[in-house]
Amino acid sequence: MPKAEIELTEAEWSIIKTVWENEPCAAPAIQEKLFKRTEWTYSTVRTLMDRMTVKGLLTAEKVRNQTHYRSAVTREQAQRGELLYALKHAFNGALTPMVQCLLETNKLSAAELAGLELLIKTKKKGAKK
Amino acid sequence: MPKAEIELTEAEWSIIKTVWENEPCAAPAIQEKLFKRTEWTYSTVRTLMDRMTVKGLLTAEKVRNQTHYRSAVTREQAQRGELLYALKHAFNGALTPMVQCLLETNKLSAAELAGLELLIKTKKKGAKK
DNA sequence: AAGGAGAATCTACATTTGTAGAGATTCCGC
DNA sequence: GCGGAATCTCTACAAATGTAGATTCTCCTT
Repeated sequence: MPKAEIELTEAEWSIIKTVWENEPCAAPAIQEKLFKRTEWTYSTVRTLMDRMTVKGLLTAEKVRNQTHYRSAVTREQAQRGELLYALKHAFNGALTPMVQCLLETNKLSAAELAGLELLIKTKKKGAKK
Repeated sequence: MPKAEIELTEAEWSIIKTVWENEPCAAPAIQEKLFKRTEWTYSTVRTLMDRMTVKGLLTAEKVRNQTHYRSAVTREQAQRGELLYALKHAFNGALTPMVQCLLETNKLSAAELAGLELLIKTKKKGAKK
């Protein structure tokens, strides 16, 4: 079965998103990419990445004098983890209110709404089969 | 404007959910209600609640020798906060993929799907007006 | 072989979160 | 008025998270 519940902190989200877009990658590169937004130093990024490796969120491989990192969880897994967390804690597992809240919160364009509608229609067909 | 971003930790979610269902309420009552699930002692619950009061998540009022707590944020506000957090970090603000993930993750009944469809239809009408 | 740039390692420290014990206080019933 | 039960207050501490400096190492280039 897939890894139970994947949970990322805010800083970890920043890191792993950058890793996903650049893997395999080294810490200095990640630091550089993130610097504009976060102003994190190399040390900070490196510490974060090593902790994430210990947690099984990244994998690290030594190559020469560098360490190459890769994600150990997919974006989909992480997204699901985050979503399930919200679903469980904020909505007591009830999906409909969650979607409702989303719809209320965001001002969606008509196009987006249509897209969502289509999504659901498709889903319905799949389930019915 | 509404309080910026409300973020609750896991323990805080437990507390505030119980408060919502019982407010106004005192710490001992909350502790008792939660004990079966969490096994938290009175001290633990009390510390949590006081910290939440400092953060503005609860309000406290002295009555006799007791402290009565009330929620300072609504369930809707907190839910929104949690959702926006997930939306921002996990989905880079893109709502459609988020809903998609929800649909994929959860095995929804046909009835639930129909309900969602209706929700969206309603929303569409409202927007169009 | 030496020097310097880039990368790594190690250690550190503040804050937040989770968890709780020990002792002080208060109020009610007798 | 006293004692006990309920409550509160204060203090503490470990783990997780955020952040980073100082020092060491390595490899490429002259």
